[in-house]
Amino acid sequence: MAATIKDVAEKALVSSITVSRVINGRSNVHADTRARVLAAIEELQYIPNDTASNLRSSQTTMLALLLPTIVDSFWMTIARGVEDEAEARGYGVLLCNTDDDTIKEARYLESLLRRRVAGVVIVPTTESGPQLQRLRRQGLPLVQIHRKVSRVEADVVRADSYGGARALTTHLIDDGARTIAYIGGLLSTSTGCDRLAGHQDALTAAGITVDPGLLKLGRYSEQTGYLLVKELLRAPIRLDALAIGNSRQAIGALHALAEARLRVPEDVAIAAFHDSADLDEYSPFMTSVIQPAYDIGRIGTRRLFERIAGQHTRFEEFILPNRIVMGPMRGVVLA
Amino acid sequence: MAATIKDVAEKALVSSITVSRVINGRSNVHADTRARVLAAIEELQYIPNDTASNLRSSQTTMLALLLPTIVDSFWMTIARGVEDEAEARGYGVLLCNTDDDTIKEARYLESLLRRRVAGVVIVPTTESGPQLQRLRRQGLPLVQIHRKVSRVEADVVRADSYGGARALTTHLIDDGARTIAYIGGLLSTSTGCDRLAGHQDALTAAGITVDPGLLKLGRYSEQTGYLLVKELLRAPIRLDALAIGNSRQAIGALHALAEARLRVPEDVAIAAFHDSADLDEYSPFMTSVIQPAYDIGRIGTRRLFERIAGQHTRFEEFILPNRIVMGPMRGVVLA
DNA sequence: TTGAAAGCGCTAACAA
DNA sequence: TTGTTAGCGCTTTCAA
Repeated sequence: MAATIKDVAEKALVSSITVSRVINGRSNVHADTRARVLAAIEELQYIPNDTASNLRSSQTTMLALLLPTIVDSFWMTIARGVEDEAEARGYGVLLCNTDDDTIKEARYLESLLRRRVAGVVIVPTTESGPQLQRLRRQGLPLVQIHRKVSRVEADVVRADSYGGARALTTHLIDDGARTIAYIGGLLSTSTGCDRLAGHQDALTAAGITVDPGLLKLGRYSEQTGYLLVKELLRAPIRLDALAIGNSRQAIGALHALAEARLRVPEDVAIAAFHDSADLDEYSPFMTSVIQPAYDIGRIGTRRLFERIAGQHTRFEEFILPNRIVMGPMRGVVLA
Repeated sequence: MAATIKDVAEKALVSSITVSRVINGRSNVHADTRARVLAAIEELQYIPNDTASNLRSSQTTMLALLLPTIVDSFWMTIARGVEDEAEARGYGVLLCNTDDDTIKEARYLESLLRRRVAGVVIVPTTESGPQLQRLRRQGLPLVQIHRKVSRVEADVVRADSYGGARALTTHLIDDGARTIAYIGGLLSTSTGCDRLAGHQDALTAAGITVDPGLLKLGRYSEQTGYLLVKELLRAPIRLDALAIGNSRQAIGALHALAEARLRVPEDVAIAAFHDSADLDEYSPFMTSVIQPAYDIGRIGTRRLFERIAGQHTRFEEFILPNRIVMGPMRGVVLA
């Protein structure tokens, strides 16, 4: 049987609470006493039992991170930010891959509640609202990252989707494009809304009328990007450029353009959000919005710790700036 | 205050142990009683406390996964395998990013012992031996994946490094190469040893003498690959081909060749282990060994669960086959 | 099928 | 600076 705090206490001729104080290092313990306790711990190969201390103190040192997928450098860069921040504070991170499936997510959230995790960092799915409200009712600290569902009492840390999209389209306009189609996510996601708005405002600001026929929305998948561009190309329009709200859609779009023998950027210029390394090999041909993935994770987690510590009262939204990487310019820009 | 099992018991007019039996569904409970308990749970919004049940039953439903890095599709594909298997059984996965740093790894292992995780899936670092032996002494079930350190009581699940390396070099020989250099990992890692052996045996089997001057070993990094190839190119040898034991080294090697204005595969053919998506964009130019990352994670975790359940007595090593993707052939192969 | 009693290993609260 | 007492919320053990 493994040694307990009581065994250590007996060997060191002190009470268990003194051993506890030595282990947790919070209270003052006489140097001699401490030395005796440490010796006993060493001799008995004692390993404190966190499950017991968690129960007694009704708190754990575990966070949960819920992500839509894990085999993807964008999400894993976020995870790395979360992990670094948690590890620095001695917290563990439970990795939960939701597959963007509300059922799977709900199953996870239920188990996290039972596990009494200290807090949750989540990229919510579209229908997460009720589940997240339930967590809040149980008093579980929560931070939404990258995406958000409204009416949930939680801080939000995310990239500037609106600004990024606006910059992309503005760049295309500066490059001489006038007929600019937009491929993006559905309006049921917060990123989908923000990016579309950024695109439209860029057009309006440049005095270009928004043509609803040039706005194509769908799931964030390669196939969707492919199909939406196919659809666009069937219309009798001469497209100057494509603004794309997501990496996977961009890859599909590039394939559709290649099939139509349209060159990038000579025939059609492209500007896209870059949220997956899969887009890397195509990047040289386009202007990209690189989102601050690591900081989203790191800052989100830092905020979560502040919540756990009971700081702050108002829930806030932190919008982090993107980095724009210019692609090749097609036209000549007059300064 | 959150409701406890006792509150539920009172409301349902039963004892707490009956509530426990309903929750865990292991023992027989009369249908009427069950219904009353369920109603009380619903009414009180009762959420079982896993920390309490863990303490009492001295077992948790948590696994730990220790990985050398997480922003990388190879490791994350392994993680996905682990996660899928664990989730299916209601277990959580603690994600531990060791950065291949023994100190950080040791810190993690210590915390996992305290947390009383049910088992550990680990990609060990070179110096993990003593730490892992300590875990075993505490009776913690352990599975090593991808790499192994010897003299640790643990199953091992890994790809066939030897066979993969042998296939790579054999392919180069079949393609007409005779002067084949090898770039690979240090012999302090198990993969480094196995891959070098596979390369050498392929040469020997083809009647080619192993030239020690053509074997260059170093860290699994882009820079190392670059420097080792630079070194090779300084020698007055006409190189036919390069067998490379690691993706990052391969990327560095490609850069060195490009600098020397050597074309791939026309001037120098390349065959490499593919263990990172970063190599993707170069893959069309070379023959690659694709390792069964998902299955390494999945099968490793399955084996861990069998250990946790107390099955098996002997520790075994499972060697999974790779998939070889042929690159362009340089010479003409006569059947 | 159900329950009573005990206790898992630790720490909060209070006391000295 | 150190100790005593009690109890966190559950499940084991034994009994009916």
